[in-house]
Amino acid sequence: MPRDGAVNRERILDAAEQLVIENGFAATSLDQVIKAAGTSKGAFFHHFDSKLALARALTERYVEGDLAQLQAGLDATAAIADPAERLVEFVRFYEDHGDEIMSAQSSCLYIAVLTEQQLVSNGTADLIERAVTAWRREIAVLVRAASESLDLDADALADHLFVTFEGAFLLCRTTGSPEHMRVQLGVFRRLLEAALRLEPARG
Amino acid sequence: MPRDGAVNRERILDAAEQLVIENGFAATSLDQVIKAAGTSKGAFFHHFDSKLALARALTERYVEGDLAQLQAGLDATAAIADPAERLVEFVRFYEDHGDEIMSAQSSCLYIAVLTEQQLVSNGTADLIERAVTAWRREIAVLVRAASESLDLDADALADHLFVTFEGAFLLCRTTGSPEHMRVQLGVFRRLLEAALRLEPARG
DNA sequence: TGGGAAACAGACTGAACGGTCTGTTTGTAT
DNA sequence: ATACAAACAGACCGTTCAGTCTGTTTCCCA
Repeated sequence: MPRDGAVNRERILDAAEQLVIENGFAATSLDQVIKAAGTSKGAFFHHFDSKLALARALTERYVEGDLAQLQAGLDATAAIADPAERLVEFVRFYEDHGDEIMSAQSSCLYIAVLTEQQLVSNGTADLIERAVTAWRREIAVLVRAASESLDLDADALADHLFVTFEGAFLLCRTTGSPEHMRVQLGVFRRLLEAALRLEPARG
Repeated sequence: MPRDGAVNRERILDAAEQLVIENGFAATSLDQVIKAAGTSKGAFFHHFDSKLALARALTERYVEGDLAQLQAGLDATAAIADPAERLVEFVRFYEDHGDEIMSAQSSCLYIAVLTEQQLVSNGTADLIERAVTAWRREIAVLVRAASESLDLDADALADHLFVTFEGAFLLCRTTGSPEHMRVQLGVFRRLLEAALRLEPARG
């Protein structure tokens, strides 16, 4: 086997991810990606069949990181015995990381992908759906444990974290202020606390 | 004065809005827009200086409609005396319209615009910011009237409606199911009700 | 009724795009 | 040492893009 191509492949993905999140997929040319990655057209098409294949690979890798974030939140709160408290602290985990999330990326790759129908119908959106489903499944478990009589569908409430994430990303882009991520996650957490505290005969 | 060009201009905007919301701005070519609008290149560049100018005009018109929606919600709840109840019913107004919002458009133009840095830095995002600010200002008034001692920043809570709207649009695109809009607005409304009911010494 | 400007039509242009092709380098197994 | 395939470089190609240019139609007003 010749030199390790995986290194260059990752460099291409790194450059592409940043450019796509910043400018969108269609607005990012392969020449831009190649230049930013410091490589060549030959190298690019050795690793990816087409530009659409790049989008797929990009999203696959991003989903992996996203699911790792989900696991990180679950792990960080695994020791909390009270289910309602764990759910709140789970949300607070991301609230506490809100500022560093926004300093690491100015937006979310999902938004760039979902914006373009060619990517949605291409199957790239299916990868995102699997990530959303994983978040929903795990959080719904926490919700059901926290309250059996909540006046809210557990799945819908679970989805609201994704909704808050993505909505906050867009709000940050709109105003140019990254603090909305932390603030909006905080809004969700406090609303959640109020709903849980209303539960009959708790504590 | 010759024939009324405003009609054709609107047709171009209609076609462009649909295509841009569906496919993104950079992924939409002028030839597509022209064909969908049933007009010509000459007509297009008679009405718009450039493709970026189209984005600006598109966003301007969309913001107008957005602000009309804001006003519709305010008007529909203007007669409700109790401030907390009015705030809740204000959110429910959009919840009730969730399904028709999603049948009229598969996503939001704001998302397509905010995805591309060329549009954000171009000043088009400023138009969106003005819309967001208007929503925030009006809703914050309702929030402050509804509760003077809420454990939440009124502006941040007001922003959460925009966050829920945009996040729900993306969730709908991810799963292909339009009902998330109504459902997520419902989640926000119920969480809001819980937070308001917790307020000390209310009814 | 004819002059003029707004409103349009569509062929055309140069640049940029995604993708291909030919050739070279690199590491490894024999 | 050599054979060989993976890894890469970059010139090249056909197409599509945003934008231009020339000419025609429409309608009001004098």
